[in-house]
Amino acid sequence: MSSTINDVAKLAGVSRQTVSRVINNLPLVKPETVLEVQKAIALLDYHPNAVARNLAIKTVKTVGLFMPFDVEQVRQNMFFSTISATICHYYAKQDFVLQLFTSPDDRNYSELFKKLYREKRVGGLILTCPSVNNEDVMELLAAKIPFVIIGRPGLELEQINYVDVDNVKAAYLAVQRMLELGHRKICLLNAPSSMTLAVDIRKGAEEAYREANMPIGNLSEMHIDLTLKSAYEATLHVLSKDDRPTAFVTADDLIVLGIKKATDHLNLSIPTDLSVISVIKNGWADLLPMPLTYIDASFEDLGTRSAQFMLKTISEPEKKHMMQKKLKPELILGGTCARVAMPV
Amino acid sequence: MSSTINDVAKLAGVSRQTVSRVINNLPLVKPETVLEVQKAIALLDYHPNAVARNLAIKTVKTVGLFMPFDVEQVRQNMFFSTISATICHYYAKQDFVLQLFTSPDDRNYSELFKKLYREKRVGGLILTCPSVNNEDVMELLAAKIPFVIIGRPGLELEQINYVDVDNVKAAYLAVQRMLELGHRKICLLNAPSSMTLAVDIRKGAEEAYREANMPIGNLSEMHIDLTLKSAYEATLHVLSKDDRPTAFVTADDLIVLGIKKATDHLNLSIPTDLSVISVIKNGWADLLPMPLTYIDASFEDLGTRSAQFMLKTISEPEKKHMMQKKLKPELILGGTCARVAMPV
DNA sequence: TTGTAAGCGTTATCAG
DNA sequence: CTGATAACGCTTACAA
Repeated sequence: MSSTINDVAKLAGVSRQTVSRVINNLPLVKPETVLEVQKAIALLDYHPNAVARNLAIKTVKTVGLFMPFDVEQVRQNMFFSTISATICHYYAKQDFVLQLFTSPDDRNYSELFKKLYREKRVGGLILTCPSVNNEDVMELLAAKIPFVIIGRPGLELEQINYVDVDNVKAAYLAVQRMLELGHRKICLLNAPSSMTLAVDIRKGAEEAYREANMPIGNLSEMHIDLTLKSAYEATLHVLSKDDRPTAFVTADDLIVLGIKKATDHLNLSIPTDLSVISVIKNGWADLLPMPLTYIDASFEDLGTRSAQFMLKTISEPEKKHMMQKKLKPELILGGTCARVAMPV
Repeated sequence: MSSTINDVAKLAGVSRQTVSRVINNLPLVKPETVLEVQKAIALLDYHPNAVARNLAIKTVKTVGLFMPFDVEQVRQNMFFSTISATICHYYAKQDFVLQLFTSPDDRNYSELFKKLYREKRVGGLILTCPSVNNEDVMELLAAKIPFVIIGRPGLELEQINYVDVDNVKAAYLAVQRMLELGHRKICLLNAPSSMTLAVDIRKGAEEAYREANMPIGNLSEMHIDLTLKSAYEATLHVLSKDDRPTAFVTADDLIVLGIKKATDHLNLSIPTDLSVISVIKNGWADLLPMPLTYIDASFEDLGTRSAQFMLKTISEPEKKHMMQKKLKPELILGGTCARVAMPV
């Protein structure tokens, strides 16, 4: 058996309360006593039992990260890796810890979350969209479970905490750039319509058209799965039409790979025949032969901020913590965009 | 505050021991009493406190998954996602839980592991190669910390538990196939030499040459980072030589993408001018225009088996659990291999 | 500055 | 079958 606080106390010739004070760096302990205790701790190779501590302080320094995970949805994986690794790194310095959860077979998420929280397995949750729907969120709120969403929640309530990239702005920047370059017929290869991301991208694109006083009828849109295959097929379909668009704005850089595959097949070239900007860059773009023009936002920030928020929320439950943050994205010029050949 | 076992006991009019029996499905409880207790549990929305339980049973049903993580090493990410998601899925059905750890800044892994275990934050560890070196492993063994390695450990000791793909066999299959197709000059685009994977691939390749009675001098090898860039550069370098190989055997399918990029650049085509087989398929191959010929092994199995092993080890600490498993890989024919144009 | 006593919410032991 | 009573290892009053 490993040694306990009692063993240390006995060896150091003090009470266990004094040992507790020392390991928690509380003041009011005579320096000599501290040394004595530390010596005993080192001698016994004592490590405070986190389980017992959690029971005593009635706090669980564990954050659950929930991500809907489907091996086929490769884009998610990139996001998944980045977010989880970032949170891990952040918590490594604190004594918090990350627990991973992916979609169970049944979809009753809020029940699962409530169970985890009630059983004191997690002190709070970081949820990624679209792992939760509005009812789940309402249930979590009702159950007073601390949580934060990465992404924009479907509901606009001030009690709902989240961090997201300002995707409206991102799409606005992308489309604005295309319009500046003389493109008029722009096609949005957008995320599945169930995602708030898709709604935001549409909104930003429309804003850009409106601001430029362009007829919004020229803006076309397709909702596709975030997979190479559906991007490829969608591109072939769109480009086979008579009045094909001269520019694509995509929800993800994996889609750009699909577009590239399609243009290669059709003997078209980027950016000469077709301009492309991606609203999100997940890492796929490195596989392109040319640098991608895209809208940059820090996913690391998403992870760090959510991790920090949960840490504060759990550590200081008496305070009301709030966060409704939209990170500002930025246009990064690459080589997949060009002035339109013949402006309409 | 949420309700405790005492509240349930009081409401059901029994002792808390009886409640404990009911929630743990122990026999020797009168059916009527069970019903009474269950009613109380439902009424109070009672959830047993896992922290208190762990303290009482002195067992931590938490497994730490440690992966060295570097955003640049993209290959790892694919592996990372697959393994962690698989383990999560497996544990979701049990009441075990996965805690994620990625490389901290300092490299003193065994210290970290010992701390986590002593502090009862984890009941055991799943380690992925090459997150640990031989000294770390010896320290874990000495400290009697339950752990299992995904990958082949550098040391051959029967106390060290692991699951791995039989990469010797995998490389053997790949090279054997190339030899059958008439290739003689084969180049191994191998993993970094620090990885046991690299050693195994080399070994399997040599076995295939030996068995075919081919001069091993025709087998060349390069150790490269598992990144697109280094694969691209290595390929350009290898193909610029006078007696260029007619076939590549790679440690990963991301490397194949690098080869493809290089052959595109050199106006060579796969498989006409160059045959390629990958010893590992992580998911990148979907981005190729043709199906990849590769050696298949189930990463899901790696995750499930290690998860299961740790579960048993933690749940039944009295027994000695052992696992030294090498999964058998299999050749999957795709379109990146052809009979050599002019056999030497 | 230090020690004592009383929890935290379970499970284990042993008697009934 | 059921119920006291004592752990489990730590923290938090409160007392000295």
